[in-house]
Amino acid sequence: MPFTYEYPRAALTVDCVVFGFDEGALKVVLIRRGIEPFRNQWALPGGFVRPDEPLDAAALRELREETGLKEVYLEQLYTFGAIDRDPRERIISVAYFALVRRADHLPSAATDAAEAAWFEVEKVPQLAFDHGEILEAALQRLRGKIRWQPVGFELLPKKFTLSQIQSLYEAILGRELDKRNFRKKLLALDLLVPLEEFTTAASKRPAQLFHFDQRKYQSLTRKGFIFDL
Amino acid sequence: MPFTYEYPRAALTVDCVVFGFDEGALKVVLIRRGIEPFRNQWALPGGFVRPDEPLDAAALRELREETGLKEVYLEQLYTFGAIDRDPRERIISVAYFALVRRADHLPSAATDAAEAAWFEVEKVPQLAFDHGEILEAALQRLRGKIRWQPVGFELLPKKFTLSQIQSLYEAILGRELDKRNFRKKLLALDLLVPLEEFTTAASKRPAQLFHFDQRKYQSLTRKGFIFDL
DNA sequence: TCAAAAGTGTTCTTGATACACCCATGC
DNA sequence: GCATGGGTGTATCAAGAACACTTTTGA
Repeated sequence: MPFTYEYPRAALTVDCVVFGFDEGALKVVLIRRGIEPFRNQWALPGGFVRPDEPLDAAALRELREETGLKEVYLEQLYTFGAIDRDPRERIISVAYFALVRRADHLPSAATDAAEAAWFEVEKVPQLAFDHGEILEAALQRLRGKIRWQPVGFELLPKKFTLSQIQSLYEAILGRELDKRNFRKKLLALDLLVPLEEFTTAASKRPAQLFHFDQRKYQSLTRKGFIFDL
Repeated sequence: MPFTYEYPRAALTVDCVVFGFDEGALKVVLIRRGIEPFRNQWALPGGFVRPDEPLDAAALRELREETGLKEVYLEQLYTFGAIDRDPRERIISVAYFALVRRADHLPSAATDAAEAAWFEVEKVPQLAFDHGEILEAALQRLRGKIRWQPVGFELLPKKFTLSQIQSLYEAILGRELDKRNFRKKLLALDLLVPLEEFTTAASKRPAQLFHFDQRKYQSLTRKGFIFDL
């Protein structure tokens, strides 16, 4: 590995797949591109990494600039580097996978994104670049992940009902789950704290609210506990 | 995302964590660096990605150049981009995770690697750059992965005994497994084909040889089957 | 004949699945 | 009083865990 590095260097970007959950459906943030290439097409939020900026920080910055979102769960997904994935020149993209609460809070477009919006994952249009492939990879990651790590809670309000979380799991896994079995298993983990609060809602019986005990989960994790739903 | 990209660009490398299995121990390939920085220290094989080269191809090429290894199972692991991970300048590294058969076949050093050798993962010395962290990530990936995907077979000869694969799982998972239960579960998958061949070995009872039925596995996978050990 | 690893079944315990009715509320 | 979603327990079945002795070979 001599340090005489004579090649032209590839440009480096980050792209974010931001998931949200609202009205019983899993959603993803897309931006409509304001510039060429793929002008006016929908794409994932993202942009160039600055030379003095950690990758994660770049992802968070782009998210905030393009959609106004912050306070997200963020994790690196995969790096896409096919030589012709960008028609202009070679661009390497480190893709991130993000989860936010309150998908109802509509993202606001900014900078070079003309518009930002939530789409149901089942209904995303054709995407720019290889972003369709990136989204697919993120979905697979999410589906695999919610069973072994308590990331689903990142998509719900801090206080949620058991029905909400079940509906979340059903939307992500794409199949119905048995209500009694789901609750039994979830409560047996002993990681949900029932609050002294109930939903006060529309024309039906109030539901118990819970929150997820992150501290307890982390302490159990250190002892080798593995979340499994 | 304006295309006026005014920043200096980070350099891009690939680094490979190559696992092998031999004498009941999980091993990893390290090279002794021939140049600064970290001259004479042990590091992961790797090097710069060429501008017209896919990332996977770069990983394979570096592996071959630095260690002579080919015919490996290769998969992208994670991208490391801390701003000071290389003392010279900012370098982004896409780390790969590789599995090879016959860890007894000693890798041969070449190009700018002064020397290449297998180390037991339990006994690796201090590594250059952030390669210790990369190795740790690869180990976690491997441990998680062998339970849900039949990658363990990539570390064994094409023909192997049940004891060999059990010893492999024990080495990777770091705990002993019950012989009868392990065999029962493994054979119940119906993916191992018993050969009409036995080990002809040192002072003990000959053992049945098997091979893994890759074709059958792939066909089952398409039907939704999930390997689980 | 001894040492060393190969090979082989059953019992018990645990977790997964399937399944149906009453409750509290707002309209 | 009715429509809507909230809440609860048991019986069956499948998979995981625990466990010890006999066989084959080469030295």
